[in-house]
Amino acid sequence: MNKNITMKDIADQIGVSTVTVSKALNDKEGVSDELKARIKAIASEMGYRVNTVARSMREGLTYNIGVIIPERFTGPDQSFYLRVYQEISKGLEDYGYYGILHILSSSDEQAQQLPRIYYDRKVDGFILLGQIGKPYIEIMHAIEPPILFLDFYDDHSDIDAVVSDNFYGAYELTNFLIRQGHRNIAYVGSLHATSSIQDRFLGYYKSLLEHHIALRQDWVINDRNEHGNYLDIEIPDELPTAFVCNCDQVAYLVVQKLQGMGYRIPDDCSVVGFDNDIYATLTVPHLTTVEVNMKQLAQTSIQSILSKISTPDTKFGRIVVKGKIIYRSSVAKI
Amino acid sequence: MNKNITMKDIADQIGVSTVTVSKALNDKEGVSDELKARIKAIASEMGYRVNTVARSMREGLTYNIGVIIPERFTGPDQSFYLRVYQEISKGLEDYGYYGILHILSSSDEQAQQLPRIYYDRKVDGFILLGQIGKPYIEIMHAIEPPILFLDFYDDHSDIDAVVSDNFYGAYELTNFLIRQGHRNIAYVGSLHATSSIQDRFLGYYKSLLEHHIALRQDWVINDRNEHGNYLDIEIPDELPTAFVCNCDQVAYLVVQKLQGMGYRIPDDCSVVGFDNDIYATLTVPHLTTVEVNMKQLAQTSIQSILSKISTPDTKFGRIVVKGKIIYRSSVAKI
DNA sequence: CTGAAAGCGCTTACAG
DNA sequence: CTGAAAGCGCTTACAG
Repeated sequence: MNKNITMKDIADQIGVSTVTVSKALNDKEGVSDELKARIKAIASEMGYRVNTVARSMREGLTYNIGVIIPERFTGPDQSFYLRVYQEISKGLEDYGYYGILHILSSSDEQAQQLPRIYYDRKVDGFILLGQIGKPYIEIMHAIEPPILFLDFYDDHSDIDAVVSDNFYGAYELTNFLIRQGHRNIAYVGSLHATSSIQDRFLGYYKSLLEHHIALRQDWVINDRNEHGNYLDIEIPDELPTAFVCNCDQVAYLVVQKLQGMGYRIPDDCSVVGFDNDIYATLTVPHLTTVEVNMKQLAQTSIQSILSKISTPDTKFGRIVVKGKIIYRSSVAKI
Repeated sequence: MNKNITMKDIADQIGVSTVTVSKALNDKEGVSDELKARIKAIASEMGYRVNTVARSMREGLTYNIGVIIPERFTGPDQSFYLRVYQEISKGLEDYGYYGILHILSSSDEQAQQLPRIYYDRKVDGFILLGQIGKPYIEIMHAIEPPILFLDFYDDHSDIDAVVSDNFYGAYELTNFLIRQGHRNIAYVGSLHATSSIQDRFLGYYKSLLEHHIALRQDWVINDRNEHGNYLDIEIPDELPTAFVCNCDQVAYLVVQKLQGMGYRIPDDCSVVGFDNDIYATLTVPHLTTVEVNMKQLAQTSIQSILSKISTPDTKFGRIVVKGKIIYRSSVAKI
């Protein structure tokens, strides 16, 4: 079926020039409506498909966006970022763009090796999905194509970022616990691991402050080491009545741990998560959590990176996408 | 940093022609070693990056592969295909290729609407990941770029396919159950839903036949409707001693259901799954299952589609990738 | 070993 | 309203 029909073939067929065909097919001015219609009809009849490569060369744009995800966020039990990528990829199509995924291996990250899509000039811009090492940020910052951080940020550089509202999400979730009568509330998450964990912690802390509840360092519990690998979570000797976990997966682990120790959730202890991912409903009882608006995260990123491509000096700073609390049965009123 | 350095810039810098630069950078014959080294040094110094778009236009290749996944396989609790895509995408880079993901919406599938990457000539070939409707297969079959089915096949068309060894996997798993003393073994999976479910069923059936165990129709249990949506699984009145489930997620549901009815797994009833995905270890007890060799599935697909691109009439037929049984604690000896 | 010429398929700026 | 010319950056086939 229709091997390699070009504008020239259509032009020859009707006896016009390729210029006219190009104008007609792209709805540009300067072709009579009648001729335009005829060209379009013939094009479709001949099974014409644009050669976007030729267009790309002419315009100096690839119509591709590179989406970079550090390998450590793509383990068998973490599909959130892959899903975000999926949304981005789907959303980009509406703009005639495509998303090319690059999983950044830990060794490349260490060695500050830029992805092949960069050296191949395969993309017009990059979305970095997930916290990445500082040195790597620096080299990405130095390259020419525009870049955007997604789901994290770094204050020492002036790169635009799209993040979900970790701070207010955790703040409101903690407020909710307090309204349910809790005052002994722990936070689970290693504060130096990612900016998300840090911001969620600060939201939790703000809620405590507003309610004049003292922060207890022994109730701020590490969940992962500096490589991002999960630790065995240590339940404090003096049990709080509620745990604010920095993500659903960790909430799932906390619930398992507590149940293993004989506690009933939420009767003996309440647990909340963050993300509303698969772990929220795998946990029994299902978790009260914060739903990140993934579609909007994707849409906002797409619009930001595309406008940075079309208008190189565009700056957005940090764009925050709101989440919402999903109420389920992991919290008891006391 | 280095905006748009071209071969011409390098050529001008040294005072040679672009032809020589091209030959040097691509390690082609016809440049003295000395000059080649000098050109490479200058290129790297100037921060030269190839313009693959120009190369693509010249060669008529995009160096992209389209990976199409039907939307219904990408729900929040199904990440298997996304992971396969990730493997493919990673593996393609070693060949200078990239994978462009296209999620085929159910409406496009219905309307037999080909993906935009097709009309945009964005890819040199397609990998169809996951069972797709017959009419859609027909239209994909009719297009010019080579296509490959991954993880399913269709015998009425002559399209190459890479599949995991569903038949022998289920066969060996059932043999194992029988060796553990089971003779009352049910199969869970809707036989007309996908070729995988069908083949796994036939492997199970072959094992029964070999052991002279009669197939009981009431022990072949539906798990999904014709749209692929999960049904509430009906546990038969007369309980078998073991369930062979067509995938881990369904095994997880079966275990939940049985436990909800008061049965202990594996003491009262054994359950096995297939895939060794996240559900295998989320299920308590962890599932004995068949691990699909995802990396090899990806590698084989990559090699197949690339050789179909370079040698258009290459045919492979159906390539089967072996799996292996993972023994865990969901099976009891009786 | 080195380079001038042609061409991949498109689009833009300009001329008629 | 229509088209001839130029050019995007590369590579191949050919000539020297």
